[in-house]
Parts: sequence; C-alpha cells; structure tokens
Amino acid sequence: MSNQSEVVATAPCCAPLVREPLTQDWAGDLARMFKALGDPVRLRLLSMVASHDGGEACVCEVTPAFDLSQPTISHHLRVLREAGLLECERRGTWVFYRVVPAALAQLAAVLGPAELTVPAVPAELDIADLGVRA
Amino acid sequence: MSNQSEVVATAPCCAPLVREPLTQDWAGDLARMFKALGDPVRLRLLSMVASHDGGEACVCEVTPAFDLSQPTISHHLRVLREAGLLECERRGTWVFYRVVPAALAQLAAVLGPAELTVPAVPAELDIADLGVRA
DNA sequence: GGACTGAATCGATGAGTGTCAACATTGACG
DNA sequence: CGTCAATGTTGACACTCATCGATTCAGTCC
Repeated sequence: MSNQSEVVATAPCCAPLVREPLTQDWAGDLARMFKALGDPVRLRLLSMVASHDGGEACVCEVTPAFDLSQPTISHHLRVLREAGLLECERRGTWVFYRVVPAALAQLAAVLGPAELTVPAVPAELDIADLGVRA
Repeated sequence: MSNQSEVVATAPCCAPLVREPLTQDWAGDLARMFKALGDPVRLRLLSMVASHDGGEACVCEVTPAFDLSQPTISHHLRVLREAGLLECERRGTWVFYRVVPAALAQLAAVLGPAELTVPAVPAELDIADLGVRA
C-alpha cells in the first residue's frame, strides 16, 4: 500500500559472495547452514519457531503440523541446531527452540544486496514480485 | 532517537520466514534453492561466477580452481541452473554462466534482515563482522 | 518411589546425491 | 570435410540422508 518504491536498489558494493570468490573454509561453513535449510520440513520448522509467540516454540507445538513421526521431527530440529540456526532450552518437561538471529543475518548478508545499508524505509519489500518472476 | 532503533520498534514485520509460518509450497520452492547452495563446491562456483569480471564466467575459467573432474563441475553448474540461481549462454565454443540476481535477492529477503527482529540492541549487532570476517 | 508425558537416541532401510570414466555433441579452424 | 577443443550427458558406484519403530532418557505428578 505505502510507497515501497525503489528502496531496494541501493548497495552498489554488496554481498561478499558477489564481491569476491569465497574461500574454501568459508564455503564449507556456509554450505553446512544452507544444507540445513535445503529441506522443506526444516524450513517450515524454522519458520514456525521464528514466527511463534515470543520467538520460541516447544516441540509439541510444532510436531502436529507435519505428517511425520516425532523422532523425525526431533532429527530435523537437531540438524538445525547443529547448523547453528536454532538453539534449544529445556524447561520442565518441554524443550523450547528459538532461532539464532545472527545466523540468519549472516546468511542473508552473504547472499543479498544487504538491506543492512538501507536506512529506515523498507517496511515491506515485495518478495512476491521477485519470486513469481520466473 | 530518530535512527534505526525506533524504526525497529515500529516495524514488527520483517522477514517472511519470521513473520509467519511458510506455506508448504513456498517451503518446497525455497528448499530447492537452498539445497543447491548446500554444497561447498556449488557455493564457490556461484561466488566465482558472481565475482568474475562482467558478472559472468565460462566453465573453463572456473574448473581449474577445483580438484574435480570437468563433468562433475558441469553437474554442479547444472544443479545451480535448474535451481534458478544461474543462467547460461553459449558463445562459440564456450558456455558462459552468470547469476540470477533476483533469485539471490529472494533468498536474502526471505531470511531477512534479522536486525529488525532484535529490537533491543541493534547497535551492537555487528553484521558486517559476521560477513567479512576471516 | 512409581507411573506417566515429552523428547532424544538407536538401528535399519529405501531414496537421494556426489563423483568419475566413457561417450556424445557442439562449434572453430584448417 | 575432418580434426580438435570445450561442454554436456549417461551409467555406475559409494556414500549420505530422510524416515520409521523401538527404546531410552529427563521431569512431573500422584
């Protein structure tokens, strides 16, 4: 609704990935994180945790959303945790997961025309546009 | 007080992934792209192409950087191409690859400026460090 | 303490993936 | 034409991964 206009097209120098070839070590680290995201179930898990109230969710809250067994969900959560994208904390009987913002920020920064340099305006940049333009 | 912090407070919506649970379809599409990035070789390939002069590079220019056979490199390039992250064009004997900026932008946007998700202490979150380090 | 609930781990299995050697294809150049 | 160099494709193999059932571990409540 509001004028999102041409806010996006900033950042002349941009993502490290575009600026110079990745080192082998760095590519390995990043690949481990991207690989963790390379599964629809894990992506949805991450999103559900991130968008849940308080930025955290317990396993029993996210499990019913999938047609998968509890061990499988637990496995995927572990993959995300070992990739550094999620962290967990036991509270009584339940285990709560929440995202690690810095990890997501790192990935976004590597990929993208970093919105980091954008001042204030980008309330909503329409990803829908970017997506459907195949 | 007129800097980011206030904007952050008034802009609760940020990355789609954090704002609401991903739909199954969307997660599938995104996962296919992330999976393509989930390999160190492919990440380096993408980076080498993106950072090459003119934003494009031919296979013979990137292949020597790896201890892999040429068919293997070709395979990885194809995976990146089918994921929509690269596009290629034949020019004489050579085939030049270049990145699809919109695809990278989409992924970066989905992951989102996690900066916005941390309302309290945005100043101390040094994303630049995360990016360029090492 | 004993029974119950939520979550992680283990072992197995079928599907998927990275890699290579061998072959096919495309275009350049005598 | 015919040959050569640059890429893509195919088939095969080993290895990884997603998934499940069964089991185990951690806490709570009676």
